[in-house]
Amino acid sequence: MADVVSLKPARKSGARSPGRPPKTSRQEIVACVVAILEKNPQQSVSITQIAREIGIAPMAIYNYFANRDELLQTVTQNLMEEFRLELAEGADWRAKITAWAHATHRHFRRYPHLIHLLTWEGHTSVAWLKHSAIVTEALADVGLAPRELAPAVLWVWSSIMGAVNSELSWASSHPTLSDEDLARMEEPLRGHMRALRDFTAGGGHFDSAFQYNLERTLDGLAGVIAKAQSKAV
Amino acid sequence: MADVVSLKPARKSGARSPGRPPKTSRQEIVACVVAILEKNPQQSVSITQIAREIGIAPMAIYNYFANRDELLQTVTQNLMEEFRLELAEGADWRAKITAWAHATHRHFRRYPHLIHLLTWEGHTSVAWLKHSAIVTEALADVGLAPRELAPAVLWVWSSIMGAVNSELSWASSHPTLSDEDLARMEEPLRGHMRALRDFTAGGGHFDSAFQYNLERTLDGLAGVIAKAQSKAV
DNA sequence: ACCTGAACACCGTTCAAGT
DNA sequence: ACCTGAACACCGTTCAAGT
Repeated sequence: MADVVSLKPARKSGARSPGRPPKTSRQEIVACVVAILEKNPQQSVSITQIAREIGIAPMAIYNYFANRDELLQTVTQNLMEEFRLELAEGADWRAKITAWAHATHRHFRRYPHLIHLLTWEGHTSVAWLKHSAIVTEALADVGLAPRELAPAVLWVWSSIMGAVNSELSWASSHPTLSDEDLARMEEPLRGHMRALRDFTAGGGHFDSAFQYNLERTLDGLAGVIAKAQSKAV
Repeated sequence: MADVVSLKPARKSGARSPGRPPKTSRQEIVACVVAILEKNPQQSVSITQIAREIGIAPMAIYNYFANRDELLQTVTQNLMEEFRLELAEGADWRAKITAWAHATHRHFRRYPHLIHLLTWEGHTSVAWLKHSAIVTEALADVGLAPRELAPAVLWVWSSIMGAVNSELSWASSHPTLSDEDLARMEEPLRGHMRALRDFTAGGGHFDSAFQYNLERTLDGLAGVIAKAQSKAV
């Protein structure tokens, strides 16, 4: 479990702890939310649910967080702290972006709810930017000028996040295309869609699809880099 | 307004309309949801809210839809019916995919909530597959074998949807990176992130970023196609 | 200093009663 | 055939009272 970030200022030392003793803490609450998210990744978390789990009144949580939004923000940051990136010394841009992509993939697979928090509830965290800065670094080092750098970085981000996103949403609602659906389609379309369905039904499909997406992303980058370097010379 | 799909079977003609006269209809309810989505795209729609708008009791809606999920499913299909794709005669694969990508972009920009419904609530509609089949068609015509076709199609979908998705989530929560956030970063990172922020703050940024993403996607496809064709010869 | 219960304004949904 | 109100089990949040 990672440390809990952005704690309330600690109690002034020397003070004689007046008043009622606490039954919980920011740490416990955040840990409880993480546990709930790991147990059922598809649902969202309610204050009531957390309180029930800890064994306190829902209102007690408001002593530690201003509201549900601040709590989720803290959880988001906390989960991002667990993001780990192993990088060999002297890795080139391909190795850096590959390592980042796989780490991202692993991380969001582990906490599917996190992409929801990041993408939909506006909690784009500074922690995420920090961990994803490796992409910027890799492309800056290889010679992309500032004006070329920004769109390239944004493209890599949206491309890899798009791959993660489509995997997760596909995984959470997979039996999407029924035989009846197929039967209602006309022929050139039906054959293609059946092939698509069979392909995605295969075991290990997600890994190979992610790998494919990553390779196309790297291909695209190689083109951009080659063009930039030939211009610079 | 598009026709409303999947209506209840019409009342048997000749029957003398016994019982209480209806105050609303599937069409009106769906139209009301669409109107609410167009007014405030970021929030989700409640049964209570719809009923208030139409001027009926919330429970009346349950005469027309089994539950909230079925209502949203119908709305999703309905919005997809409005998807329009203009395609010149004899367009090549680039033109087809470009037209599809721009139509997709336009459509989700108009109904930002739709991507949420499609991606997150598991309502991947047959209508979406039908409209997106143009990608499959374009790549099949250009000579990709079935085994190469499926991953390529999925890649194009996730790549373009990723671009749309990141635009929408960025747009809905833009002042993400404050000066204080920047101040807390260390130097190589801070410079890059400031450049990124300034880039995304520029007017017309979204359009040029989308265009950039589309071009990289086409570049990647060109590589795949060239490889497949050289293998076939 | 922290916890609690009552209260408010919301949800989706079931059921029985009305027209 | 369709609508309604009461009721249930949920939400997040404010406020005043307790320890």
